[in-house]
This record gives sequence, C-alpha cells and structure tokens, in this order.
Amino acid sequence: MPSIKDVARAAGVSTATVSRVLADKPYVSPEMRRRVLEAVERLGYRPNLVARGLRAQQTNTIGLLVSDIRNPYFTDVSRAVEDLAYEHGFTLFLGNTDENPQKEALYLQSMRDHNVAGLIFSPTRHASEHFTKLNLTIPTVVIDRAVREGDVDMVLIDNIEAAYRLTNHLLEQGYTRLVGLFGETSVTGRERQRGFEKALREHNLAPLQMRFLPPYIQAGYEATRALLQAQPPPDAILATNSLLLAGALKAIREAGFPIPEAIGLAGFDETTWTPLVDPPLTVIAQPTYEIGRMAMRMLLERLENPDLPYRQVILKGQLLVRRSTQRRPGV
Amino acid sequence: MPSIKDVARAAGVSTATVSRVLADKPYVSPEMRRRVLEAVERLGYRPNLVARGLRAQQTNTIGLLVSDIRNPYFTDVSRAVEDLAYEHGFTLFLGNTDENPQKEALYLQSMRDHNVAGLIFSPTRHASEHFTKLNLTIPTVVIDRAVREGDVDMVLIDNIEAAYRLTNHLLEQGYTRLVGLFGETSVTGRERQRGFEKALREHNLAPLQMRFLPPYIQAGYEATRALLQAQPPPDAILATNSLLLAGALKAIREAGFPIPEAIGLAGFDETTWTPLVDPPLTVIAQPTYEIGRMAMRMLLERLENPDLPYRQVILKGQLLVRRSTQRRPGV
DNA sequence: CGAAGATCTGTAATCGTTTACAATGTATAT
DNA sequence: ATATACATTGTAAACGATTACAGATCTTCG
Repeated sequence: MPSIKDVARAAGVSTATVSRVLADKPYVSPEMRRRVLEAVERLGYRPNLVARGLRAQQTNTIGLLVSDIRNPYFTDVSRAVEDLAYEHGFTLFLGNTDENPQKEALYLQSMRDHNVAGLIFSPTRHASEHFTKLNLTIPTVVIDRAVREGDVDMVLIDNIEAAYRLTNHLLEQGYTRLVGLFGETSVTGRERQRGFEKALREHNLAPLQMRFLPPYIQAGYEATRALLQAQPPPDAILATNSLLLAGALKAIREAGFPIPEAIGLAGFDETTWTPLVDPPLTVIAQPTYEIGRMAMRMLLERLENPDLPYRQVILKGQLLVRRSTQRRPGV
Repeated sequence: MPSIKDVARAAGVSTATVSRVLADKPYVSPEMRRRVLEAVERLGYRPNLVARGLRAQQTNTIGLLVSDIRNPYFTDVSRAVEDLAYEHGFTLFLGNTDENPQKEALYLQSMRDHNVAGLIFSPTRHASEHFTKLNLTIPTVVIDRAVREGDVDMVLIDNIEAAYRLTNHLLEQGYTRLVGLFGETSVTGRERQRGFEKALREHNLAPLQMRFLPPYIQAGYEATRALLQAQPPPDAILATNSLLLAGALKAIREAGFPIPEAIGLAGFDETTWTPLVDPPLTVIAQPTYEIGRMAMRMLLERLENPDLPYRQVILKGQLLVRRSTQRRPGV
C-alpha cells in the first residue's frame, strides 16, 4: 500500500505538495500537479483515512444506533440514513442496542472512541447518563423516541395523536372492548398508550386490558392468546408495533376468531406483509424512509453549522384502513 | 478529551508506562499500575482508536457489504454478524451496494481506505475487478453468492439442490405448467434456475416461462400479472426470493386465482409474513442467522490465523411445506 | 532599479498511540 | 566483589496524513 511519501518520491516533490494537489489547494503549479497526479495514478495511491482522521481530529464516519435492525421500522430508517451518508461521503457504523442500557452505553463509548463525526440514535427508555455526557461532544440526532435532556435534534412522529386516531377508527367501527399491546422498552409505547386511553375516555369507555411487552413476535403472540381467553373476550386489539402485531395476528388466527367480524385488529408500522395477510391489516404507516432521511439531513446541517438552534421535527403517521377493522357499526 | 499524555502527566509516569498498564504488558510495578489506573479513572481517559489504528496498522472494524439491507435475508445476516462482532470487540461498517458494480467498487475502496480488518461481502454478478485485487489484502468472507476467483472463504447454500427440491415438491403436488421468477442480479438466480430446470427435465416437462427480474416487489408483481394472462395460464409459480414472492402473491390475489387450487405458489426465504399470509406460503427457509454467524466466525478465525486453507461452507435450506402448494395430485 | 507583494515549494511539527531500545537499578551466581 | 540476568522505567521513533512557517523565485509598480 503506497503512502503519500511514496507518491512524493515518485513524483520528485515533497509530501506537502502531494497533499496540496489532492486537496485542490491553490498555489500549485500545473507542472507539479501533473506530475503528482501521474504518480498517484501510476502507484494506485489512496489516502489513508485513519491517518487523515487522526491528523484532522475528525472522521467521515457517522454512527447509527438502533434497538434492532430487524425491526422493519429501523431497517427502513437505516437504509435512508445510509443512502444519504453515501451521497455525502460518510461511512456508517451500525450498532444494535437491544434496548439494553448497558449495551447502549458501550456502543456510545465505542462511537466516541472511533471519533465519529455524528450520531443517529434511538435511545432506550432510561437513556444512559453516558448519553447526556456524550452529546455535548458529538452532534446527535435522536429518532423515534423523545428525550428530555441534552442538546440534540429530534425526528419523531406524534405518537399520541397517531394512537388516538387509530383508536378512534376502531371505535367508529363499533368495537367497544379494546385491548392495547404496547412496547415496554421505549417511551414510544407509553405515548401510544396515552393516545389510546384518551380516545377511549372521550367515548366514555375504558380499556379492557393493556399490556406492556418486549418487542418480539412471540411476546405479542402469547399475550394475545391469553387475552382471548377472557370472558367476554376483547372485540378489538391494537398492537403498537409490527412485531406485536404479527404475534397478535397469529394468535387470533389460531384461536379461530374471524377478523374483522368477531375481532378487529389494527397496529403500527406498514411492512411488506401488512397488506398481504388475511385479512389485510389496518395500520398507522410511519414515514420510515423520510424519518431516516430527515435525521441524516439534520445531522449534516449541524456538522456544517454547529451553532444552529436545536430542532425537533414531528412527522405525521398515515392511517391506512384495510379490512382487518372494517366492520359495520352495530354488528 | 484527555490523551495518554494527560494521563501520564497526572500519574507522574511516561506514556510508555501508561500504554503498558492499559495493554496489560508484563514488567510494570504494582505501584505504577495503581497510579496509572487511578489517573485513568479520574480523568475518564479512553484510548483513541483512530490513533491506535494508525500506529498498529490495523483496526478493530469489519465491513459488511450487502445489496440491500431491507432484503430480509440480509437483515438477518447482518444482525448475526453484528452480534458476533460485538462480542469480539469489532465495530461494523455497513454498506448497501444495490447490486450496482460501481457502488460496489466504491464501497470496497472505502473499506480499504478505512483499513478494515476484514470484510463480509455479497458480490454482484460481475464482481468488480476491484474485488479480486482487494481480497489479496483484506481477509474476506463471501456470502450468498459463489465467486470463482480470489482467495476467499465462502458461506453459501446449495441453491441448485434447494430449487430442485422445491420444484419437485410442486410437481409431486400435480402442478405441471410451472413458471419461474429468478433474481437477475446475482449468480444465485442462475443457480436456482438450474435446479428448477433439472427437476422439470427429470419429469419430462419444460418450464412454461422463466423470468429474470430485479429484486423488487414491484418487479415480481408486474411479471406475474403479465404471466397470468397467458392461455393456458401457469398452474404454479416459483419465486426465488422473498421480494419476488411478495409481488407474485399480490398479483395472483388481485387476479382472483385461488391458491393453491388454481395456482400453486412457492418461493425462497422465510420471513415474518410467509406463515401469516393467506394462504401460508411454502418456502425454502435459508438459515440466515446461521449464515451470518458462520461467516463472521470464519472471518475471526482467519484474522487469528491467516494461513488457514480457504474454506467453503455450504448450508442446507429447509423446505417448509404450507398450504400454498397443498393440492391433491390430479385435481 | 529596488521594494513589496504574490506565487510556489519544502521543512518540520503535529495528531495519539505503540514499542524498540537504552538506561538504571536490583537480585543472583560465582 | 564482579559478572550476569532480570525487572522496571523512560526516550524517542514510528504510523500517514495535514499545515504553519519560511525560503526562494517571480511580478509588478513607483
């Protein structure tokens, strides 16, 4: 692997000149430029980004920390972040925190140790104290979950409103014995619960049951299975992420309750399968790609201009009504 | 951010001693060790990985290059890779190549420029010549697609056999007018086609149609829509990845053909939704997590011991028979 | 013609580590 | 007591880039 010294020697110039040519600095004669470029070409020289990162005290990398890349929401977000990062010459560090504060802390450490230029991050519910210390140093955009302390930009959706809207839709369809399944690990779950309860309260109803669950299909499945045993059973289930939703669907199917007649099912997050299952599912679609894009754009802007005021962008989810909740009122 | 010099000063020792303590080298007196650790603790010192990477001429990073992280296959693989990387103190660079040889080449460059310790990589069909040059330098494990040249380890599944098995299953169920949808961008598609044709040939049948398509749901949807217009229409469709499979399902649904009676549907890749759609889909499940784990394990072993002979691990897919192909023969 | 300024190039310091080597002191063997 | 080995610590040179500074040359203009 040739270094800048090799190029300098081959071109018969100093390393300073090579560096200047490559950085397109002024005050380089055409002749020197020609010779340097020729040598670069001939040797196949590529600047060592590690060395550059050390000297410049900043790298062209950004860290993306999510709870689990397999969650379709984060898959899409990551893809958007990567696209924009690629376009701007940044490389992406990826980490899964599994909603584990300790893992989160270790990854935050690691990102700082690698001297990333910026961070896009979905913090766990008890965002580690490590985080608040860190975001003073590293420009950070928080996604998916609001965070109180710390100077950060945020990209969120209005969870309360979205859950409220979805719940209202169920109520309008005539469902009355509602059950809510929420994620237990992030504030997102809490917020969606608030929207759920608010809608019920306005209809003078109370939730039949509410469960806070870890983000696994299995958890949604087991909880739903248990809930369906109740007398009377719920007549609608709202699952606030795609994993719980998949689990709920599986349980309802197995128990043999016809959807949407005996029981309505609605949830969060549009995925490949929500329109393909039987029946197609009513969901709140989050603009995942747009969230990722916006987060990365805000990060780039802050890197450009660190004195920008901190911003909080709230995007709106979209209600996609499908057959899983299409029951005539009063049936 | 304190550097090793600050620690040295605070502890009243040289930087060499600090480094030795932190690296657990022998020949350090207990007293020095105590003082250094105390200073490290007090200052909150963390070694700068960029500087270390420069000096050591190797980093604790590895690159993961896939065509699209949103493909559930790669999502799962990446998660497995990340898990193992995390356990071993490696950080992951992620890149999407979009099956675009130019993007692939740029990312390979970038990974080398960052001096990654190793690479896990699913090459496009015309793996860039850049790749063969590169893998002489960087230990590489190729996944999903076999590659002829270059010294690399590989983790694959036996695509010919898997497609053969799946096709045979369709034939045993009495389907005779088979259509195959294959990925056009990787050798994987070609191999699966070979297995498909082999099974048909052995039954003295010929494929009704074969299509090579880009890896998008939309592509599978449009192709299937067109194919269903034929007279006579196909009575079974085999789609060799989850995206084409989703598209095919959507098209068949819309056209109103009952599955599995009028038309059988089978494909590759187990996902969240394949057992949940109507009807549940027969697929070849690839051991995605195991593939990622194995790839990372092989990479770690090679980093440990560069002189290992190159290995090719072939895992077997699992045939999951579900309702979408369950037709009594002769109906 | 000479001074001032602009242009071009190189020397050497620097970023934060690790480590070869040298220097010093201490214990052990003869 | 002397030679030898070993233990402990520090000095300084790398790793590969960028850049402040200075020196050299060339223009320009009064």
